[in-house]
Amino acid sequence: MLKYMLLGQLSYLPQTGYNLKQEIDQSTGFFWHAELSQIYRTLKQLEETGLVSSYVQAQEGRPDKRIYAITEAGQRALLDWLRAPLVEIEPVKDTLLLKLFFSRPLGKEAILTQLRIQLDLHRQLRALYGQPAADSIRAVADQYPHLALDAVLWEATRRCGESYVDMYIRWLEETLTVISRAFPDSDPVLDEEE
Amino acid sequence: MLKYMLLGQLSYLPQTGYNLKQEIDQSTGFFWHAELSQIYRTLKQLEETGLVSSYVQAQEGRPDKRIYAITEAGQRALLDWLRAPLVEIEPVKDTLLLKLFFSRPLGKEAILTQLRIQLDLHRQLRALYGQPAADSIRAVADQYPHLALDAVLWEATRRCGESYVDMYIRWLEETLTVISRAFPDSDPVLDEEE
DNA sequence: CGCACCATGTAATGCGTTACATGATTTT
DNA sequence: AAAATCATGTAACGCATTACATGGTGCG
Repeated sequence: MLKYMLLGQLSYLPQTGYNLKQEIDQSTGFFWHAELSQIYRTLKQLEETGLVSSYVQAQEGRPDKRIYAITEAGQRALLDWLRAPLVEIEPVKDTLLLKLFFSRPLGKEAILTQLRIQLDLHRQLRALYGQPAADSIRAVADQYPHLALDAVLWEATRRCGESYVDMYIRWLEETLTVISRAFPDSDPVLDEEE
Repeated sequence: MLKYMLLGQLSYLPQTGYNLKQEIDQSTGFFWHAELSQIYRTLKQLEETGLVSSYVQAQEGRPDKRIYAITEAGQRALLDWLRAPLVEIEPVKDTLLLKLFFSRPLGKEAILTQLRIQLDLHRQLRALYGQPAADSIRAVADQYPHLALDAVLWEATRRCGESYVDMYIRWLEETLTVISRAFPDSDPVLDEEE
């Protein structure tokens, strides 16, 4: 998948691996992320299979950089992937839910603490998904009119991220209440050791 | 992670790998899933590290089965994991959003079709997350009163899944509208090949 | 007759993370 | 003086998927 993310980003502009990482963190990072080391490896593979090409640009006072560009084969591969519709639902993996599911032995307080930590984190995240992100999409669209339609799609994905965090925050708040009502104050099974 | 999922399930009841797969698909499958082959391998590892133990039970007219049970060391490992609070947010990976982000070259109709397919799928999924799932949690809680508190947590995770699908459906509907308004009817860049 | 279910697993491969390694420049 | 940024990568490892292999029972 990362493969197509990189092809997609390169279809806008040739870039270095380092640079792609930053792009990704700021835009598509909401729904797809990757470590630098993996990005470099994937770029290498893409080059081996002829979907991207690269050249080294010397710089002064800074390390040389290798700039990748999408090839025609790469553009075809990207389009082919885009054209094949997704006919299943992504299975989700959520560690918090996994923990919560089995957390009864922890007892009330530990569970509530865990949920409060997550509530905090999600409220912080919420800030990133909101106005600033919307503004920066708008800014790009205003500056490059030929990207206006792309921007509609970017904005749609941003709103999905925003709705997701909003939903998660509401769920956390609600669950905090439910659990503090349902659980007794004493820890039920805790501390069998030492 | 699967490791803890299995320990968690086994902390309720000793079971076979085959059986665990079914349990997982029906309960925790909403937020964590695994293939059978991986379950078998993980169980083996868990046994090698002494967190579970197993014995083979012969059956008539059916293949023998290997029943796994959690050990004391396994219970400790599970509790240790539960006790360590999650202090980060799970990064999400969503292929649909990834595709959508780069889909402008597909043109209006192909994009709308893709979204409609997903809308269908999510509406089907929605049915699973609703009443039937809630009822079956309630049924277990009623039958085994000592699991009443566990059931509160199970229900919380179920509601999260439900809210998630609801949110996704609303977002898809909204996005369908936005795109059909913003995009022109003709396909902009499509079909450069053949 | 064929398919689904029960039940177990191996092998090959792919995807992704973490840790390691390097080294100059700019900011605090 | 220390930390962050720019810039690239390798190596080891772990987690997960897919395909393959086996074989009996029960149902339509």
